[in-house]
Amino acid sequence: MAAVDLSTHPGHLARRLQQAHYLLWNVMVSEEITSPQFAVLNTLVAEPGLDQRTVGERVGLDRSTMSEVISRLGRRGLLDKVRDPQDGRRFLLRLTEEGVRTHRKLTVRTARMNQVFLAPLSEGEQELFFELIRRVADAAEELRSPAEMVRQ
Amino acid sequence: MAAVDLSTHPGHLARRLQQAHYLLWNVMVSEEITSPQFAVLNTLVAEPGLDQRTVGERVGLDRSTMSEVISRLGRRGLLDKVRDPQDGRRFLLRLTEEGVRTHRKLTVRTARMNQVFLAPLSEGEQELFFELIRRVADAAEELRSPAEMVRQ
DNA sequence: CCGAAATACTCAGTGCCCTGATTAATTGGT
DNA sequence: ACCAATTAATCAGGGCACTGAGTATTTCGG
Repeated sequence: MAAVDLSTHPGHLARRLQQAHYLLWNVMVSEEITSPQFAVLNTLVAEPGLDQRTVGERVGLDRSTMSEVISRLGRRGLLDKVRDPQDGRRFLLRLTEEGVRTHRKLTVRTARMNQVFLAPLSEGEQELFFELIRRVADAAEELRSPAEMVRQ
Repeated sequence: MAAVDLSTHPGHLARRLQQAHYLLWNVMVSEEITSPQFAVLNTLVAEPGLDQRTVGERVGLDRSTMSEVISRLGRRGLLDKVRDPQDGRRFLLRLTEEGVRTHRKLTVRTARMNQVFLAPLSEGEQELFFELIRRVADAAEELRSPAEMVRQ
């Protein structure tokens, strides 16, 4: 008695959604490159030479996880990591040709996968789906970093 | 060039949503008990004496993860694990008094947390949020276990 | 100019999550 | 009554995610 209905718990739903996505990704996109790894490649295609911290900020990976992900992508020859001559604390990241090729190949497959994944929703519902999740996630991230008040 | 917009990728959104949830959970609910652990406790409050595999099915945890989660909850004295006298392969799970108390305490806090988490959405939008995620996740799980045809 | 504070990254430790292999117990066909 | 297939759980191994501590480098106040 007194058990709750988990299907109205956003955390539980988020976890199930991610699991479902993980499985489909493995089947339809890649068993080598994971979705977070793809996010990193994608960021570096748009902005080559970014440092590790900034990439992590863009894709939503913390410093530690970023460090691991980068080292895996580097080991596979998909990106190069060079110490910033301007600031010796930073490492600058840049995709290799192989990295760019891999990104291109996966872009096509992820598009196909997203279609299958979202097929149960109409187009209008898909827009809504994105918007609602984005609003909840953004607001929660806001709670975390208390506004970072504009100085001045 | 040719980079895609991750904010229309459901996998990326799902990951961000879960991360946001994880952080808020730690602040507002518990640093000891995680959300998947709570899901297990919740299932066993409703159905004491369930075996490990079935609990995993109910909450969406695979056999391996289940094994780990159960061992952690057992170590903390929140549940007991007894070999099924009817079928020696199974372990039957049952909350201890401490486990029931913990579940009760967390139920209150998760309710509060869910309110804060979902605050950016109106009530109608919250319903929609649940429904859309549920439909996508259910459909993807369907893809995985090909229908398990009713054996007539 | 020098030492304290801030910043970028790494490492150790914990937990979730999956697959494939292994072990123990049960079931089912002959 | 037996042996093969199935089933429940564990283990090994890889990856994501967080915190707190440690290292190296830069910045900034006096």
